[in-house]
Amino acid sequence: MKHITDAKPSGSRKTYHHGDLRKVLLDAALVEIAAHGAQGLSMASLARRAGVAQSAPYRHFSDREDLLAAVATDGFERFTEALLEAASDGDDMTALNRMAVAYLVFGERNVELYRLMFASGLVPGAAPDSALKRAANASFQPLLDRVRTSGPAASPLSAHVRWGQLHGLVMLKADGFIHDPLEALVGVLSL
Amino acid sequence: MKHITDAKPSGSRKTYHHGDLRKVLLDAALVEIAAHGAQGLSMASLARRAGVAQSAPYRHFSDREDLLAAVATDGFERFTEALLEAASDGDDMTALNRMAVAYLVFGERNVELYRLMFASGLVPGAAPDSALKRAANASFQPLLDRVRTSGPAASPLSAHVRWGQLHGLVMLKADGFIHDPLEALVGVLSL
DNA sequence: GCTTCATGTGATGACGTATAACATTTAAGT
DNA sequence: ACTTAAATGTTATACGTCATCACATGAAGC
Repeated sequence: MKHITDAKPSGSRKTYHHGDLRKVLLDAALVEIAAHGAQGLSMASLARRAGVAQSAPYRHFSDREDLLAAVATDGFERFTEALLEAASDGDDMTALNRMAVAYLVFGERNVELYRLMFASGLVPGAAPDSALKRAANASFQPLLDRVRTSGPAASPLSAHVRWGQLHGLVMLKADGFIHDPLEALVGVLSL
Repeated sequence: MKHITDAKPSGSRKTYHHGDLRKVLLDAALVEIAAHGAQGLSMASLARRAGVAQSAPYRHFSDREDLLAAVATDGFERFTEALLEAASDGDDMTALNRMAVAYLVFGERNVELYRLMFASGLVPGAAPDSALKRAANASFQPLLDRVRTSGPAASPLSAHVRWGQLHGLVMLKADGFIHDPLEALVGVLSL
């Protein structure tokens, strides 16, 4: 058994090298996560979907968690954008209310991604100076700050309580305990 | 290869039959979940811990999810008890406030179990008349009812908002986004 | 051209889920 | 009591996934 390797591109790809496998994998991961949740995502299926060998993804991500962290980081960046845009987008509501709505909408539209970001244990496990942790902090710091400076109760604790309210609604909805669209609840929020 | 089976108890057990494997498995599962979360629980490790063959647990639970559902069902029953006891346990706070505190305390003390119960997708996937679903409903119905009848805003929506607040705080704490003990936040709650 | 590095390949091992065929007790029926 | 069925163990096995290995190929710099 001479360890014969007869390497040739397994798929119908023309070039041996893929082009931009990393990006392809991340995109595929996003789709897969939206469809079946981060739990259901496997490196192997991603590789199949991209038409490469099972081991290829490990050239770009040290392990499964590393890939998920990259997806989550992207998610936090998109989330930050959505929040900041809402804050500066003037209509009749207060900036805080607009951010709250944007928060709920993002959560509702990206259920599984949101779950990965906030309820997968990825962030607390990450290194304090990792890209993930920085993106995560950048995400909710503006929200917390805005709560602190605009509310009547300016305690740092109360900011967490407001945040908890939004987070709880998104999660309850994500897990099937709330059926109504969350925007319907905005009027009842105590912000 | 004659499919010789030389069956004898693999561990140091005396009897071929185990006694009450089902209960032992559930207890072990609870410990394992508390320690490493439901994600980290494997049928195989439970079997090892109980000193039986890997396939033995499948005599008592059709699959992994079935076992987790049983654990979650137990969890909901304990949770219901805690809430109801708090509601009827008179001190100076309102019944609703006492239930809120009990809710937070249960969540804080049983982080991973709580996550399994409310954020694992087990309940929405369960059959409408399953034990799990009934236990789950029995858990939060009292809370929702109490909110509806005792608050100033009696909308059915606002009950979900209050619930969301509690749920959000427990989950944020569970996922490392809040570090303070939740009881410290009770005063700031808008119930 | 030649070397070097990044990136792709097949093979492999450790593990987990789940099922199948077989073994041993316990319980039930007569 | 004897026979048989049901419950609950056992080993063996198929398959999937994660992760790592040695090796192959192509691209980039010298």
